[in-house]
Amino acid sequence: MDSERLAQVMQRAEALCRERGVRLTPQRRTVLELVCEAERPMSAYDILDLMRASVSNPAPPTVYRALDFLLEQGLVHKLESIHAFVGCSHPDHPHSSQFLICADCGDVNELEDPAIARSLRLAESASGFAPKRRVVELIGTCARCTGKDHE
Amino acid sequence: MDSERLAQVMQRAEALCRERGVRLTPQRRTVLELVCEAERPMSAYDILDLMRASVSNPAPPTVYRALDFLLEQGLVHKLESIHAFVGCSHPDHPHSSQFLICADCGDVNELEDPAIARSLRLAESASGFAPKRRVVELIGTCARCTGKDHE
DNA sequence: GACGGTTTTGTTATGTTATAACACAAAACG
DNA sequence: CGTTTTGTGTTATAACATAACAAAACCGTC
Ligand SMILES: [Zn+2]
Ligand SMILES: [Zn+2]
Ligand SMILES: [Zn+2]
Ligand SMILES: [Zn+2]
Repeated sequence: MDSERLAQVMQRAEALCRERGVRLTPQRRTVLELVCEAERPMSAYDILDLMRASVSNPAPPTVYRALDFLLEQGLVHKLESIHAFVGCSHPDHPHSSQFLICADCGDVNELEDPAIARSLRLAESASGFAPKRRVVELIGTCARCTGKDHE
Repeated sequence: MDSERLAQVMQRAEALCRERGVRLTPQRRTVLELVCEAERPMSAYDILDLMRASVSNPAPPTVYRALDFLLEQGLVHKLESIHAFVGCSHPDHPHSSQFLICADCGDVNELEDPAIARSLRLAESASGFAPKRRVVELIGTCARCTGKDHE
């Protein structure tokens, strides 16, 4: 994410938190920035390492607490299959999205596919299941990396 | 899973492995039995604990190696969102299924929903994404537990 | 049935991810 | 202000997973 886009995201996050009456503290802000600046999904300990630049001797709970907050607010997502975190591409509205995770280059694409959402909702209601959270992660090779194979 | 059903599953697993020319060794067999006997998803360390009954002083690699084999053969599935393993409900054919995981009672239901599969495939091909593995886990409250709420 | 390659297992150690618990500080609110 | 709530610092530990290498078991061939 370039610095311009990052600024937008941070501004949007500030606004959202203000609206919701929750506090985007400096630490939470830092973690959100680090996650969004990163080109790739970041593990909690990756983030922890980066925090050493701005925080003295941070410990795991520091970063996990910030991540918990950001997850609750829908500002970041956790990729369960790779134990890593990414900034949300469109935090404005609540959503459960889908992730295309390239096992080759590590790139992640967040989708909000209505057809997938619909089919999931149908299956849930057919089972009488009340979802709280949806994890949809497709792991494979992205278009760019598939192209590279042919070179 | 009752003992009759377990026997069926084990027999089916034996047959599948024979067909494929891979070895369902005693350890792998034990792990598969333990996973299938369990009412709930089992963590690797849960399995490890149970193995102490039949194996002397088993170590983590023992159980992880067996699980890796069983995952490759499609005899068990890993639930990424809860770091646990379940026996496959229908190992006969290769498939990527969906899981309804009750956060309340821990029960897991494995679906093979064609509409979900279709919508995922569509999204993948629209993105030029070549999937290797699909993780679809819906976490919430099952029908039974929802019913209990009303009592 | 001895040989040699391959696969599986045993064992020790370590790496990685995540949380518990409790003391302290800062902010919110009357 | 004083009180309550919320956030942070710190230490320790729990939970999940793999690396590395030696020993054993298996499998095809001679
Ligand atoms: Zn999002
Ligand atoms: Zn790629
Ligand atoms: Zn299955
Ligand atoms: Zn339930």
